[in-house]
Amino acid sequence: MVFADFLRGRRRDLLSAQDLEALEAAVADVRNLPPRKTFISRDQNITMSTYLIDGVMCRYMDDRQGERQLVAVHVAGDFVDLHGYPLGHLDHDLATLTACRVALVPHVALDHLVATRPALTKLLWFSTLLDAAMHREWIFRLGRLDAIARVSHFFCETEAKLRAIGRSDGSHFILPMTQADLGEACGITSVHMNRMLRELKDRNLLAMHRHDVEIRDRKGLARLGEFDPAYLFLDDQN
Amino acid sequence: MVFADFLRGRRRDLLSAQDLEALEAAVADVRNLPPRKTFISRDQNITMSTYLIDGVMCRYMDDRQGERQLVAVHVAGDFVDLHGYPLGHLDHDLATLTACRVALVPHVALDHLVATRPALTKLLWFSTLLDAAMHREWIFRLGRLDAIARVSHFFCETEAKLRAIGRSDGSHFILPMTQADLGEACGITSVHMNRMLRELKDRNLLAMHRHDVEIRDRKGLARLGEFDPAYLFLDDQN
DNA sequence: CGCTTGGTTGAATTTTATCAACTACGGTGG
DNA sequence: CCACCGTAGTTGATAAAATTCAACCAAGCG
Repeated sequence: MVFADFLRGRRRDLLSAQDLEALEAAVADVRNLPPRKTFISRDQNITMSTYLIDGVMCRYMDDRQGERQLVAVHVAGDFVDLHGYPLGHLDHDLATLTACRVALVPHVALDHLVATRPALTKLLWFSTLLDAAMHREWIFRLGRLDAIARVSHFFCETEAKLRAIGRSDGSHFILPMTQADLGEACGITSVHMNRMLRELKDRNLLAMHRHDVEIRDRKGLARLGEFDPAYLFLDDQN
Repeated sequence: MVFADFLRGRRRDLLSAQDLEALEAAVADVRNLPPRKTFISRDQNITMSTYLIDGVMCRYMDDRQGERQLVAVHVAGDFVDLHGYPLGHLDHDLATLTACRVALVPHVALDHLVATRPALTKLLWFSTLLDAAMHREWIFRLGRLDAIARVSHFFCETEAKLRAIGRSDGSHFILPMTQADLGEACGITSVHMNRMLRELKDRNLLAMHRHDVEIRDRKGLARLGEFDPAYLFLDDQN
């Protein structure tokens, strides 16, 4: 069962048993990837899409000096580059953060699904638009929030996503990102990220040791980060 | 002919005559909207999607103090909130900048198209993912570029989009946005936007009077803004 | 043990926001 | 026709936020 976490916590009930079966049948290959490895580069032609079974991946773009800007962080259950199917190629790079297990689905198989399974098609489309909704929230975060609020917002989002797939109990989770990675996600330097993390700890909102994140005050963190999970389209989850 | 500019400059040839006809038949209503009016608010349930026939619209989110962050600017030919079809509701507001002419397409009609026209479905999906690609570029812009580069990048993007639909000749176009609007798009204050526009003029890159934009050095502007139009998925256009 | 990576700290500098005036200009009403 | 008004744009001074640079510490690994 490859797609166990697909849309988990998000309209999973709309995925009929037959559609799920068809989706499983579309998988051409399952692969294990090493950590910190770029799996797909921008502009390379792609004929398959990558579904993340387990692990953490990210998508990023480089500026002229080679500095990264993360545009998305992906966890188990994410159809990471399904958007490459209608687009034909990616406009960014895709890399692993941890060791990952991924399933590859050929675009020709997706063509078949689109031609025969409208309900599934709409759900696949939906899943790509979830990413777009998160993109918008990242724009908001970078455009309107200061550093401390950006970091708070990022952790709130990440916690909510992990909780939806059972990888967070609401106050504790593993996030395999360095402070430099976090800075690349939030548009600040790693030095400043370090100071912001300390401030969050001082304010008793959040503490991170290595890759262990402890949310000490979720309400307070959400207030500071102006976080409202509506854009994640989760089934309920307060 | 409502969809004359749809996908213009971008795989328009993949849209068959029959599919186009079916799309035209799906339009339930055509409306004229006044300028500077919020047309759809976040969280309101929507049953139709909005295609922009002519005019300029924007999508935005408010922070807690009510300050706006634009997340997209739309021009003729954009299926502005097609993503609301799979999502069910919007996570942001949609407003006009100028007076606009829009076509409304009921989601039930889209359901019918998805069930019967796979090629059209894929193109509609594609068009929503173009927006996602632009979102990513906006994330990059806000996360990695300083103010002057952000502004340059924004103008490069806008010029390229307008050129694709014949609203720019490469050096001159109309952009009905105030300096405050531009600031809300680029994540800077209107005061700072004013200074950046002056600097662009001083550097002989771009001059804007009222809503008249004159690109004086497109190459230079693109270099400064680290702009590469690949993410716009245009047919050619250097 | 020494090396590398990630994290921490302080000081100086740069960038951008904020605040407060003030100007230019296109309507509108008298 | 002109005075007035509101919006958009402009400018300078000051303050706040974040970067940069340079050093140093700590842990994990060969």
